[in-house]
Amino acid sequence: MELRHLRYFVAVAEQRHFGRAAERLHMAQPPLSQQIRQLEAELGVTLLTRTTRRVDLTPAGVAYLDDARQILAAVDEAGENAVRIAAGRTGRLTVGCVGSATYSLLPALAKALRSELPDVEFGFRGEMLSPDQASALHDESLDLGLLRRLPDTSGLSVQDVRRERLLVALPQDHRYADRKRLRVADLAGEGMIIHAGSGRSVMNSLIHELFAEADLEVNVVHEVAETSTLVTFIAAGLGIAVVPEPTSVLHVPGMVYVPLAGTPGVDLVAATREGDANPVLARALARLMELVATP
Amino acid sequence: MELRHLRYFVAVAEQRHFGRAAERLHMAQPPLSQQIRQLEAELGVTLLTRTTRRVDLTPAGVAYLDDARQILAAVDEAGENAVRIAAGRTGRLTVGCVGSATYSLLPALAKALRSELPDVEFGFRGEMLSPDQASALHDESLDLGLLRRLPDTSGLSVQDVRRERLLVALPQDHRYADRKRLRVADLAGEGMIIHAGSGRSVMNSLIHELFAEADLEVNVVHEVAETSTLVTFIAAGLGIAVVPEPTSVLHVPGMVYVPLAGTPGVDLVAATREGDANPVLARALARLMELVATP
DNA sequence: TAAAAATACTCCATAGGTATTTTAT
DNA sequence: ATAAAATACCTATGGAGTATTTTTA
Repeated sequence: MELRHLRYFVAVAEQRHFGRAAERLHMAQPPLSQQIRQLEAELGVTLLTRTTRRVDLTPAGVAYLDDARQILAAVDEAGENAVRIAAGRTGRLTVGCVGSATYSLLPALAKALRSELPDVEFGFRGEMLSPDQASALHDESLDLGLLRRLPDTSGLSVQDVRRERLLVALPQDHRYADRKRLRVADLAGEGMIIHAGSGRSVMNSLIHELFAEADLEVNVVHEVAETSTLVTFIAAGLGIAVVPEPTSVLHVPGMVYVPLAGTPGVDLVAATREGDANPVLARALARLMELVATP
Repeated sequence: MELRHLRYFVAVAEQRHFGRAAERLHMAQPPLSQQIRQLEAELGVTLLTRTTRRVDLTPAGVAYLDDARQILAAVDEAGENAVRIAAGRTGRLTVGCVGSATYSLLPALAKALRSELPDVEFGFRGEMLSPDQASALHDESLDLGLLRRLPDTSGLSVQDVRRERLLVALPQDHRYADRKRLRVADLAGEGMIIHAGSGRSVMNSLIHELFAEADLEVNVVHEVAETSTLVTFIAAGLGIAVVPEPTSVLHVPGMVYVPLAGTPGVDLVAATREGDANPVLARALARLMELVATP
């Protein structure tokens, strides 16, 4: 049984005439008759009653015509669907993002992707810690991660997105609030607010390193889960924090940002599963790089 | 594009190995590779990424595998469905019936058919006048009619089912109630209850003929639409009626049936559309003839 | 280097064509 | 008598086989 049989049967059933059906199929009548007989033999069912004056469908033929049409349509649709997926116009993509980019880069990317690829099902998960994104990439609950450089990136393909400078977030009435810039040494003894899940946050590790280099201890006064909480805590005067520059899009009354000089900043990178052939991924990455190139 | 391409693709996608897939398909590996390439070329899409160590599905391939499986299953199912229909195990059949057989033969037939052919959708319509059944057969709202002989049966195929004797239905307190039999002449002047839609009822015409032969007039006192109404009217003493014998299964207190002698009775016939190939029809007719043969 | 897919070619099965016969109206 | 499907037979496309090369892990 081949699709040929279904195509031929549909033609004969629609034309109710072997000769005209053969014409429509650009073939001669005898091979058409043969193929129809072959189909009936294989099914073990008479689909058409033919006399020299009439060709009619049996009840089984009526049902089979309906099914054959649906099958042929399904074959076409399957092909078109595959093309759409290959072109990255249909599909699924879940993007993860660290806290600092959750409020600026992630929404911009979401907007760009949704307008460019309306038929793709996107998922966006902000405020994810970098190692959590790495494992989410491995277990395929994430396809693209916007995260910090990690020591172990086996199985992942990583590329630079941008370097983010560091800022110190301060209450407006803090003694450093009017400074043009600060150095790590200035932060000695300050009550720091850091991210919860300390061991897994790359920013936390970086802050500890910077303090260690300056022979300082980090005086942690609060741990918070989200960046939005962090800034409200600072505005309330509960402490200060070192944050990547994009966090500064979060404006809260009673809080100021002052650049932290003497540090190289921190890299934001894009990570994907090595060898992930999802064509939507390529488009999303291209769009991401465009976004960071034109600020 | 042929089903072969789908079958081969499914095999390779499931085995993730051209060699093993070829083995499973009882063919050599090179032609299998060729057919897969042909499929990809026709679709314009890469479905599989192959290295010498790994065969993997692209995202388009994943979707196409799913569709291909469904299409192949649909092809099988379409064939099986056609076989079921051809065997008369699946399908649709609507049976019509005149009033007198509505309460005995029709339910017996319904019971027999439903148990024999559980997957057939049956429709049963009782209390139908014979000419209405004939037109219902023509417009295909009926497939099998249990009716009286009609003058015009063009386009219909008719066969005898049984001959039904005639009875006179009387109130219990009627002066004829204890008679063993009656003759048409005895009914002179009696108030008769007949079927409504007088022109279209074959029983009505027969009663008029019988009275005319005996040089009598029919004294109509009531017209009713249904046999069940007829018997309640008679039990209430509103008149008498001539009915076919099967009507006597309707027992109502206060009413008796007395045979009407000197008449040949009336034929019940089965009518179908000429050339109706519905296999369920053949089964239903066979079952019907069995039923009337073993009373 | 070894396993597996791709290539190159050969062959034959069968889809499709041509000529003719059969059949039903 | 005629239109149309079936039959008989032939042709040739292309699906499948064998031998070999290429590729990559």
